[in-house]
Amino acid sequence: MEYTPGNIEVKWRKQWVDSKLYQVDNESDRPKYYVLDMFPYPSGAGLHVGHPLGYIASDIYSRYKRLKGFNVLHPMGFDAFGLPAEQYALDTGIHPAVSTDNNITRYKEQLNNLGFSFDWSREVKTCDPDYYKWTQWIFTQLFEHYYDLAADKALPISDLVTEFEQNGNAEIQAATTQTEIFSAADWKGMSEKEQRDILMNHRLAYREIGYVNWCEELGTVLANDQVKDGVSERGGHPVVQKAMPQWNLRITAYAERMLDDLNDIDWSNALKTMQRNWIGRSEGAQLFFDIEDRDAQIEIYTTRPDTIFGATYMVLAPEHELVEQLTTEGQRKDIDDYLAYVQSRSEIDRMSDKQVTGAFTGAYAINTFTQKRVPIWIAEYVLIGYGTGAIMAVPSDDERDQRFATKFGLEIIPVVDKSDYPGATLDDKIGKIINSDFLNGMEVKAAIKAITERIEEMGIGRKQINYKLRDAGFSRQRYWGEPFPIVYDENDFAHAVELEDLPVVLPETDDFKPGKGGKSPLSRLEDWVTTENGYTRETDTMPAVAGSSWYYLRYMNPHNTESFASPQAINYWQDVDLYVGGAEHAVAHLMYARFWHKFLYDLGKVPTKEPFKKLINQGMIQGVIEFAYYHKSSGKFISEDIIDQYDVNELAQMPVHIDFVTDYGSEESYLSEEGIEQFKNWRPEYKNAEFVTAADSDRFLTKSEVGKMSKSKFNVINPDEVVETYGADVFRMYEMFLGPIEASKPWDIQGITGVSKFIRRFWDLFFKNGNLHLSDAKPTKAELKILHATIKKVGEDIERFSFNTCVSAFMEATNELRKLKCNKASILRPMVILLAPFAPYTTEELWQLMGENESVHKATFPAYNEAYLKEDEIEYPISINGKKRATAVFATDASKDAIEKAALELESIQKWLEGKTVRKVIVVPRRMVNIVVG
RNA sequence: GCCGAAGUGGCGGAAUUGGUAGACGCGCUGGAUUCAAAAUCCAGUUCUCGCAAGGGAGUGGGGGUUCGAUUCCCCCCUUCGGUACCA
Repeated sequence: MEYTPGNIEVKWRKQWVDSKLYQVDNESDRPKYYVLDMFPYPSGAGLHVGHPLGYIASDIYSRYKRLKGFNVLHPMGFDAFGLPAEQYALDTGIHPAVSTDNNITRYKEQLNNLGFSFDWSREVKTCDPDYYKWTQWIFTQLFEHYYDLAADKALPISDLVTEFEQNGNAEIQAATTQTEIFSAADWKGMSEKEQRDILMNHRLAYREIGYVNWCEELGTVLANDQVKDGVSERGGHPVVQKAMPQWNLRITAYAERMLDDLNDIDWSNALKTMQRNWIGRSEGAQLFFDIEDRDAQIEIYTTRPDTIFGATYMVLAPEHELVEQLTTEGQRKDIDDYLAYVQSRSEIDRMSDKQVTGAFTGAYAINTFTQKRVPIWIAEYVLIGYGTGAIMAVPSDDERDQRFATKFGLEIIPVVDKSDYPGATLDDKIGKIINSDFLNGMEVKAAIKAITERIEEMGIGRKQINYKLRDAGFSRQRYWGEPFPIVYDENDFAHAVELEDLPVVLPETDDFKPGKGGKSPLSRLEDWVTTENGYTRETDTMPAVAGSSWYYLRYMNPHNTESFASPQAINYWQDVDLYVGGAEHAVAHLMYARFWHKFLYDLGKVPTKEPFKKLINQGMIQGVIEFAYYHKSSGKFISEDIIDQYDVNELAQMPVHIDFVTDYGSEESYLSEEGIEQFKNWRPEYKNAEFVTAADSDRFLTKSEVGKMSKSKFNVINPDEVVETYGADVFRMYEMFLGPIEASKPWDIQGITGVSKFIRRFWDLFFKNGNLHLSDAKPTKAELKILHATIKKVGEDIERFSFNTCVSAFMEATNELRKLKCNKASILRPMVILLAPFAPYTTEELWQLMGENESVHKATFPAYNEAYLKEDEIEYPISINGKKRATAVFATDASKDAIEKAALELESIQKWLEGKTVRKVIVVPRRMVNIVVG
């Protein structure tokens, strides 16, 4: 019988759906195992060969776990809200819901072609009201809770109100921006607005006016991680700071727990480090300095209080609230000029040239320890958002302070002697303290402890832990996202929408243009904005990370209408055992998901502290990028995400010209007329696109390189074509065969013939002259050895996610069985099961041809028998001084002495021993022999 | 700059606890089959000296530990990823 993957795939795909093969119950006597893929954003470009890499790996692992007797949850869904669909709608008028739906259909088809064992009955889409009802509900819970630092968990706001009414806030330790202390009487005397403002300062989801990254071009606010080098990550548009009321999530309340619990999860070092850096914990001291002739103090934060005797000046961030008050008349002009300069500096300027700039306020602080007057400066190198927005500058032991002091001629007093540590840099926290009174002679570490204690005794400051992590701006001025479950009353007080009124459904419109003054398109829909009881709705929508922060929980019980998932379902599935996805989500998504999970844990809604026990980042399959692209009329680069929304033909027809630059061959080759011709031959689908030639292209430069596969880079290889030619099983195995799952590698179709050959050869073991031809004869020792060695190897390699070596093992076994002309059912039957996770279609077909009725995917993974792997004899390498000179075969149970004696007598060894003395002979049984001569 | 990961034939990669470096596959070379090609099959393929037998070198570079190092330690170089005035 000929191997026809196309027919086999169609047949089994239907059969698997009809028999609900991959549907999984929330009850089982089998142990549970939850394998999750990061769900995709369904872009218009469809899948390329890079996408499925992680899905294939997780599918193999899921199938393996099923064969091993686990009840495996392996779901899939779509991260369906997001900016690209909205941008596409603005350009084409096609509603995001429509384009998203089309894209999802396409994705599902492509995913199914690859034979993934997803339980589609559990599919979730973040844009589905039945789903985002619960995204909104979790938001209302964040709104109704505060973080209690004493209990170290989230508690209801109502508890806080009770406490305020009874005791004021003196006893409360909470994650808050509230600094003033008030009594119960104070509280009761406050206006409703004052009370509500204080409560807002405590909520885990809170509204605050703040500076946000405003992108005029996109008409929206961007998260910090969506801004790169002062321009938007999508599109590369300029971003400026703008004051707007924003919803924020108090993720900083969870900083410490997110840091601590990293120790308990099985993630890569690289990823954990990234998260640790992002959280950016630092220990130090926060303290006040008096200001000369002023009734004010400067509060600063430092990690090096031990160097306080070297603090010869102070620096405030330009935006610091004291700047106005401190500036003397004589310095007024300097300061105003400097503030104007800072205003004029865009983010890009700040990033690209870090100049040493600043201005003197004219005021002096008193260094409490030296009693010297130290000048107070402002400078842009001090950031308003970190610590207290003010520093004590120690130019002797801080590189930035040193540069600054040198430029402006400020005093430098050395306070740390590092002569005992040659090679130590300025930043290293080592050395002996000098010129510092009672700290003199102490090591840095001891001095930090001593001075911090002294500061606390003196009542001028305290030990303080700071984090780089910022609270998360959660408002987006867009249409295509979850509406906030928030309404405002006539006093503009925010109220959470009650559960029975959820979801707040995203209203219909066909006008997706940004609203006026940075408002979302929803603000135009007046009927929707005003509720029945006269309240006003929040018109911003949530960012894309909202829906992806908890989707793994919804899969556990996706159709529940009473809660986000039933307690029984959550209790059964617990958490994700294996999470597979790209490293590009290392920070944002994984931080939010961990934060939400911990919050739900505090509420008693989930049983585990962490959502994802083990995480694997699959590498990217890269393409060769041959050119740059930009929007010709605006002269701006086009965001790849946005281009990905478009069909190839649409792109070619676009009034926006896509221009190509490349150094394929040489820098000019595609820029010349000839080069463009060459390119069009290579990619005929772009024959209608307009190209620029070298003369027009002086403003952009890009070289060819290996990089991300993306439609915008015109280097996409579509898996459908590969599947068409070779079959899904070959495609799956080839992607695994390319290399370790975590490594990135360029796609090269050439090698696929090796895998294709392998599958055909494996298939051919079962047939003779086109007919099934299996033997019931007893297997030989050699055949059993091949089988059992493969069972052992494949089982162990799957466990350690080494799928590329599994494929090698299959090839080896097949080659050997072929040499032995093995057609014995007792060997081939377990081989089919072994191969089933990798090649689900082919093995299912062979399994049925062997007369089985149940699916091979319900079989049991075979066990290996060590007895079959035993060798009678082992070939030993024999080395002289570590260099292999001969090999010799000895019985497995030969004694060390016997091996040593025999090895020394070998003719091929003897000649190396002539005239030398044997000093030592090392025999490692079953491994090797090394003879040391001299 | 800082943090992290990595560097092995012409190419993708293997070597799981320090024990025969280069498994498996691609490519290439030669052969079989064919009118021919594709496909398929067989053999060879780290470099280098040599007709061969047999030497020499070899896992980014330099040192070290060890009977023995791709693997452990120190220094340096390169590439990729993250991050960037965080006091």
